[in-house]
Amino acid sequence: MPAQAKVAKVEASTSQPASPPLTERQEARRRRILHASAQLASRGGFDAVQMREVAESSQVALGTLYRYFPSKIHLLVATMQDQLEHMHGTLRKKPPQGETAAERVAETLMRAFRALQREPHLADAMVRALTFADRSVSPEVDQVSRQTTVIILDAMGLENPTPEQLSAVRVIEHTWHSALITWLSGRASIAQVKIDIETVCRLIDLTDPTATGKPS
Amino acid sequence: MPAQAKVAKVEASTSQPASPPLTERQEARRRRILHASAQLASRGGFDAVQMREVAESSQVALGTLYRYFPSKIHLLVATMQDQLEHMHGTLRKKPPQGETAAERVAETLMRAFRALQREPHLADAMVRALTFADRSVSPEVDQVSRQTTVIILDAMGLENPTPEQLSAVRVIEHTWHSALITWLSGRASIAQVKIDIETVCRLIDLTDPTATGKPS
DNA sequence: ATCAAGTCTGAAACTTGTTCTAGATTAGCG
DNA sequence: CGCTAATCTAGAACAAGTTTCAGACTTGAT
Repeated sequence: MPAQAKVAKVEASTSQPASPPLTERQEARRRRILHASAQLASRGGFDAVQMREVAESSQVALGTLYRYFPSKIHLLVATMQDQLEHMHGTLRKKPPQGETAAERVAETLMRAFRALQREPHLADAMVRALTFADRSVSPEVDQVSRQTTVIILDAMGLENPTPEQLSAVRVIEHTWHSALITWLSGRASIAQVKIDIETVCRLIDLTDPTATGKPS
Repeated sequence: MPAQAKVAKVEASTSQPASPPLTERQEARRRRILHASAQLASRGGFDAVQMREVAESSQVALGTLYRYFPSKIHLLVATMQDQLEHMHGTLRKKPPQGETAAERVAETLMRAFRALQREPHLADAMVRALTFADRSVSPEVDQVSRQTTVIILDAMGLENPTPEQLSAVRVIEHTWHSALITWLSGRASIAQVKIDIETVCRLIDLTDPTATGKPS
């Protein structure tokens, strides 16, 4: 186990309030916890992430784990934030090829989807936590949502989205989450998820102010 | 998860396999349970639906409760089925007024949304259960999904939807569920939910084979 | 180096979903 | 009616998330 965290100071690359700055050892603990969480999740999904096991795996007392992440849901949402950052970096490297914004967004989401397919259990744990989260986790869930929005807007290649476009993006995110859930719970095939994503992405063209009603 | 009793599954008015027919007392027990579930949920949402309390409220032993509904999630999803049937009946009575299919669907969903607003805690419990459900609840969740589809197709006034239209309907359902969640967890306003629903409903016009690209 | 405040640890306790058991009731049938 | 299998009941027991607590360890400032 690589238990080495060098950790520059500073908080995550994305804007975060960051309450009290963490010491180096604390940052290391935090990383160990997130790593253990992702690892256990990869093995057996949501249920396999047991707080006692996470604590043991990351060599931290149970109470400490709860000091860092006030609930299992918080922990998994944080794990998702972590993975999303990763993915955003990866996606940035090879921008999508599509002609239209709709195609590029669909391509990006399908790429993300394929990444999730490689670790379906991990995906299960993260997505279930995300949708199960109650108000007490709103800030964290919102952060995930913002990050997703950024990824989609990136794929669209937009600087100044109109309110209409933002609504379309929200709808795309809704579809993305919900389609993921139906796939994870075995109620929809991969092909169906693909179709749904492509379908919803058509909304983008519909709200594109530069194109004047392009018939399909 | 092991163990499955050969329990009863009831036949809702809508098509269902329905294992063994229930006796009258059993049917009554089942109703008491669902009633208690909805009542507790209305009070305090998902967390307030505690299996021991449901059992007590419905005058049934805990073991019996589990024989009827193999988990809390099953119970809440069944509660949702129940409420949905109710709502479908109500909606049928006053069909939506809109000119276009998109308008009628949006109107119908907003009407449903307002009904949920009247019992936000109940909505919370049902929707959280629905999205948290794992594979073991797939049949039941699927049933809810089918029922929702029927409601939407009803509003569209369609007999023979094309595959494209079915996909649009699925996307609308995705948006509906997910928007509901963001509202329930306080991350989106009612106004925003309305906008998102109206936005996604535009997909319907986009897939309407009888209209040839009506610009808004 | 020292002290106060804040953190971390290990362990036990508490909560609520779920399972199990032994005995009472009920339903269907001859 | 009387029997047998299925169902129901009360209650204990178990599992995993969460809380709590006393004591050991770190940290930051003096």
